[in-house]
Amino acid sequence: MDARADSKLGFRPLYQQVREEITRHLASGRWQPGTMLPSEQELARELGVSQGTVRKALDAMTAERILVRRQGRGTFVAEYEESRILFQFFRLYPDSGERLFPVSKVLDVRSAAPSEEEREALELEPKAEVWRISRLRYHGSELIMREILSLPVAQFVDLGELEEIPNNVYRLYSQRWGITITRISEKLKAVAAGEADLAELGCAIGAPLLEIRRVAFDLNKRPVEYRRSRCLTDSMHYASDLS
Amino acid sequence: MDARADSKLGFRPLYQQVREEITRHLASGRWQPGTMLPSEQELARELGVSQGTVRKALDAMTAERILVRRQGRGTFVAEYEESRILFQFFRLYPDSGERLFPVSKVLDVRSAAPSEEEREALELEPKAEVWRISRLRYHGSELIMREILSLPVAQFVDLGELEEIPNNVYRLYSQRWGITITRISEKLKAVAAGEADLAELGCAIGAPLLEIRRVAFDLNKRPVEYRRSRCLTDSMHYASDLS
DNA sequence: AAGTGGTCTAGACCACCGG
DNA sequence: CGGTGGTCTAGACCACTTC
Repeated sequence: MDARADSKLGFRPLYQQVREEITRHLASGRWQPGTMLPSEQELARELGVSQGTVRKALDAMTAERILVRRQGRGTFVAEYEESRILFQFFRLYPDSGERLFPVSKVLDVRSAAPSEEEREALELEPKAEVWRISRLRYHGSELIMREILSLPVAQFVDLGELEEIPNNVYRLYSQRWGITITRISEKLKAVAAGEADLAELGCAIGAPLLEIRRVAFDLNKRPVEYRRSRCLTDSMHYASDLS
Repeated sequence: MDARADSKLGFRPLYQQVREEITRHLASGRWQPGTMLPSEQELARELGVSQGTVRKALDAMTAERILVRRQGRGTFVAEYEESRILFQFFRLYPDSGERLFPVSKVLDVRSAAPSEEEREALELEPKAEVWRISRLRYHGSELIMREILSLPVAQFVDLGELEEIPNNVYRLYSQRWGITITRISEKLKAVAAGEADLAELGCAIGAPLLEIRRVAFDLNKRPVEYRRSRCLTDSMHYASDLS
């Protein structure tokens, strides 16, 4: 690994290059979620840099929750266990405090030509298609939201042939297509319930709902999932911590 | 600075202790927002640790935006410029994209006995009092929200005697009372507009509003501001990025 | 040129985990 | 016990800013 490509222009730190090299291995599937990486010493030898440089790269990826480090055991590729999804990606909490991973009930799965909104969010080619998964979600027995997930057909091949869409879709993306979600961007609005909300959520027309539009990005920072959710927030809230 | 207080129990890394020492200097007012800290070498000498250890502490505080580092110039105590507030603490964006620091119009300032909600959020003593600041906020000429700020009288002495409450209150907290806001926790719900919303926002009764309940924390992680906002989100949205 | 933070190295030792 | 990550050190050199 070159220490310096050029002295002034386009200078990129070594640990960044190490980071990219590791990311390539992750994206190629050489290191699957749950597996242990080689030790710092070993990686340093392999890449021809010092252990401290490898450490800096690993620390950065740990901060972004792509890796998990456990003292005395090793460095692992992060998995999509329920608890991680719950704490990292799911921001809806019951007011009472106790948390559950919400259960899903799939209503419909089909492919279609994308709307303008979907095309823009997913940065799709003109003639690309999308899958649309429509589902309801429950917190225990209480219905809390309805949502529609949009996924590019090109990346999620044969999704329509699945017998069942599991509750934890990010684990599915990872296991079946090798797609790793690392970042999420959400936009929230308060909206009035319409006909469709009445039909699926059973709330009154005009009732206030929290609408969440989510775009999820993979390891290469490309958008791979677009999701529109409408939530009943009588006994739930969306938590956001800024620091 | 002791390298090791005890070998097994209550072990705390040196860089954590350095961090706490620096935080104490910030809280004491020795280093005001905007001032430059001593160089890494100098701090290392002062504290009797290596430069690398000081660096690790400074890096952590930079990640939390308490400090700002500028290569070739020095390390500075972060200030509350409009731009920082806008990007770090204010998550309401116009759908169109361009951003402005919202203008405020104060309606009322008075002290009162806290409600149960305020007492809990601010962790107040039984007989403590709070200031309540009621204001409207505009994005350009467009009214976007109404909010009530609650502040402990004990910490914000003589707030009632101010001639004017400025737009950027976090800078005021810092300059007048030496209170530094470092973290914010928000809870969001969709609610239906009531009588008060009709009167102040001019929206119809029952119209959907985004309600934000914010608690702001100081350097010592103590809650110092509680804020309830109700926002019109027809042409605005709340942005949340998770990674 | 002098001073700052940023990167990189090499090596020592500590805390933690598992067999 | 051996292996892993976590901390700490000392020193070299690079990049950026200011004078």
